[in-house]
Amino acid sequence: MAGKESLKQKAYYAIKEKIIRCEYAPGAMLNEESLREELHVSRTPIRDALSRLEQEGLISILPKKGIEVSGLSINDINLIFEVRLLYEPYALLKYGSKIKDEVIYKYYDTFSSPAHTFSEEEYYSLDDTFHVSIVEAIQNPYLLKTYDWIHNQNLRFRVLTGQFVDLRLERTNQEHLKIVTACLKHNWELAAKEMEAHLLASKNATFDLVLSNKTTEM
Amino acid sequence: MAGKESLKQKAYYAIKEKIIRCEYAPGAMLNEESLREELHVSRTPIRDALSRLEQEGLISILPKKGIEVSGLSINDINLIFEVRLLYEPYALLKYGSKIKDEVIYKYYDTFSSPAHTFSEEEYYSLDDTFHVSIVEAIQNPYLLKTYDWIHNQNLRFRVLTGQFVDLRLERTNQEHLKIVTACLKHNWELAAKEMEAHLLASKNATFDLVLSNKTTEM
DNA sequence: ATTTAGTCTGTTGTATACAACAAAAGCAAA
DNA sequence: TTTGCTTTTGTTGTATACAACAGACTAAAT
Repeated sequence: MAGKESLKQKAYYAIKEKIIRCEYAPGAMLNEESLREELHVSRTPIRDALSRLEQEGLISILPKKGIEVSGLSINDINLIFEVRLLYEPYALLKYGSKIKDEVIYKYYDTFSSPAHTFSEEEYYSLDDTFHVSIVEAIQNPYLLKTYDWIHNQNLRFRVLTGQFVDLRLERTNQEHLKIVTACLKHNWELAAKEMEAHLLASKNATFDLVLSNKTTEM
Repeated sequence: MAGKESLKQKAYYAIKEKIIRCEYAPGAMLNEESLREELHVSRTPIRDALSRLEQEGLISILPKKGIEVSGLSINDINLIFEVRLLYEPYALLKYGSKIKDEVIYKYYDTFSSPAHTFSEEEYYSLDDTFHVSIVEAIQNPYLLKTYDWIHNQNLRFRVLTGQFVDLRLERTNQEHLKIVTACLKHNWELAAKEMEAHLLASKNATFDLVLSNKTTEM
């Protein structure tokens, strides 16, 4: 992390990181003063960062009251997966041919191995970059920005439900392999269809995880 | 406009309005000092507003250089209509039944009359609220926020190309009527299809307008 | 015990002074 | 004329003091 970036950027990333890691829990109240002490900067860059985070829906600034870390409800799962179900099959269908073959081959190799070849942390990271690299093929900044937000929300859910409890890893891996195989054949309609099935299964799994998890008071 | 809203909100809406009306032209450079004088407030609310506008893609803050009003290029038309083509048919297909019948009837009445019943300004306003009310049926804040941005960009194009030169009004009106008629029959697949056709025609018309307009140096 | 007026405390909103830096302008030397 | 250095100017970044306000708390009156 170069010392080049401005304090407002540092503050932004620091606070965002803590929200995503649920160090600042959903629903928690913050205030500028405590953040100022924690990050050792003045209020100005803090306020810049908070303004940006509010735009992204991670916090709500309540005048004269404080700063509320946005809650996560069951319905947010619906909202997140609605966006994913709209974007990701579309990306494959319309922009699949823009994805470089070497990238596809890389993921084919990866998902050909059993999921337990990787640590769960590694696999989540692979999962992320796989989906992101598909959506990035769209190259539409409006759509990408929205996707980035829901990506953050998805991460919060993952942390909140306990990151390492997904028993679906091998299944997920198979679904990934189906998608990539269709991509290799440049059969984008099939790829989009497999993606849709994968997302629906993933959505249901997320629901199950959240509902079975007592730590999440919503 | 109540005096209740904070200065940062007033600054945000004031600057946004001027950007959309191209009073601050695409590509123009601004600075905090001139905005401060123009709005008669200090830099703090100005900076809050600018931070928000940067998030929405209307400006770029260039450190130590100034504030650049985002340009509008031909490609932005593609980006805007890509989002509209993705969202609006989807809204009808999946959430058409959530639109209240009385709203549909209202638009049926409106679009049954010839477009020249209204002033062009009035018709643009009707057009806007028609499309917005369809997308709002989705009730997904992530998608709605994205739609709001591209809506602003669309308005800038309209202003830039000369607001009152659309010769397609009667055609547009007929396309609107086709969409609403399908809605009345609760035939959402047809409505989505008509919407797609309408958006494609509208996109082409926008292209023609921009390309034929000498005032837009891009 | 209950209400009510008033004070106090904590919070964000706002204004402004100063710092840091980049780019332009000026100027001298080759 | 060109080149390279120095100075100046203009801009946003940062820190901080003060204002405004909402809500909690206290204490007195009924």
